[in-house]
Amino acid sequence: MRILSKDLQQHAGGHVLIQGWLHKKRLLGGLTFINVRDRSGLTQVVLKDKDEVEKLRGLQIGTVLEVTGTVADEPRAPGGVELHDAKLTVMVPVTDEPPIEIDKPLSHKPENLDTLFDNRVIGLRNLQEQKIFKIRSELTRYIREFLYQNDFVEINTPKLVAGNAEGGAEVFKTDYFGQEATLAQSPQLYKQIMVGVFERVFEIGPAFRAELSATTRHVSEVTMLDVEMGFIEGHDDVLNFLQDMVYSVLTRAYQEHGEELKSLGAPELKLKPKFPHYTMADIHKLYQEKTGKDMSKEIDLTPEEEKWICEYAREHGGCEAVFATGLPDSKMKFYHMKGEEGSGTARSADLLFRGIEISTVPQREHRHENLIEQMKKAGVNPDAPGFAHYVAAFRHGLPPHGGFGFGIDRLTEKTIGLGNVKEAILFPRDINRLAP
RNA sequence: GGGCUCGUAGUGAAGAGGCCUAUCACGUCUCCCUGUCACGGAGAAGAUCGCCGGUUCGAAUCCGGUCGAGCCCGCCA
Repeated sequence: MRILSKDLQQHAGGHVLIQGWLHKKRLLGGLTFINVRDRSGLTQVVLKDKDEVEKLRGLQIGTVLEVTGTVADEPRAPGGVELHDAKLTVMVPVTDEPPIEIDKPLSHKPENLDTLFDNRVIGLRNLQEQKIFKIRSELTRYIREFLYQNDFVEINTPKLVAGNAEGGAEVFKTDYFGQEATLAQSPQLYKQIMVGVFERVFEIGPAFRAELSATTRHVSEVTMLDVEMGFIEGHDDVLNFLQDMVYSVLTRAYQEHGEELKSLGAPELKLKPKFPHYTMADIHKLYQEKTGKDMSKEIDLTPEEEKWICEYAREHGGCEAVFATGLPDSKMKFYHMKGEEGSGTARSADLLFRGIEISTVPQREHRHENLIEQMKKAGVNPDAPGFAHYVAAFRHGLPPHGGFGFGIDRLTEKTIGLGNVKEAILFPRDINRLAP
């Protein structure tokens, strides 16, 4: 029976079989150390028999091995145990040299990211790269657990959708048996429809954006967490819920994976259970006071202001996550709910973390008449194929509700302290990368 | 779409008119090495300096074009 490297200690003194990839060879003459990588980590194998070492001649890192041997307690070995009197069987020989190193950290300098992604298939075997995606997996697990505990149902909605009549954001168009279809930019309409079924729903899935953006924070295929909850009393319910989720997920990540985060260069986490709220106007004003730059004519926050306000909140409030509230209604989507009459704002906020927007958190317009009016105002035809069914859900009764879209890629990037969202994606898609 | 920057062995870097027959580290190959864990030592192979053209006695180095990449801005259910 196969034993994993993490369980080796329990078999001290016993004869075991392990399987994995050749990760590293160190030949010291009469003594050879090899590291075998399996899903749980590395095992150090000691070879003294020349014939066993000779089996590896010409074989490269990545060779798939089966090793039998005796588990020995050895304080000099990493992890305290190693395999002695080992016999090797080569399961899959590899003679090609790896195109990129797998036993030393890879360069994540911006100008080297292209090489990193070109060689992704092999480079992901690098333990440092693996760590990034294990943490990402944990973050999504914590999110799921938090949502399940709060009575949410996980859903899956179509990613191939009818060509929509709304202008604005760029979508990918594709042929659907002769009809024009688009790749979904968001599960927005479907998750609202599902509030009428389960009250509380969420989805973690891809969203496709055809924007010609070339920045460290954009990709054309993103993984979004979409949450929607019914019977809210007001916009604050949604903000507080998101705040509690983020607080829980991040503090747990730092508790359970502090060592890995530190080794990846993640900054120390500074978070308060209650995130500070700043209105757009506050941020423009504070920013102008400190830097002298007037951004008050901007409809939205500039990327520079997003960075700045997070640093400001970190220094003054000890919290790296902030809500930017009072978003202007001129930027509002048709399904958002307007703020107080005459305020000029929408019931929507952005959650910023470590300098970047990771979520937009609006209350929805749930009243059928108002929704139709807002759709028409935005130039959206409520009878178009992409919208008619959506509107029907409202006609048949949706309670007050709100939710958020939340970037999993950006959360992972910022939690670890990476410099580019693509580093937090296994196989990123951008304006000029469609492979691997 | 606009602006700025960068393309040198498989990988990461140095060289900024002649000292380049291009340097270093990792990796690869050969040999030595019994406690390595970024092992160590000796040696070897591997690059028409992204591509095309120009300037010059002479170009990796300067200029133009082209292809590729990066960063910022704009855009961003």
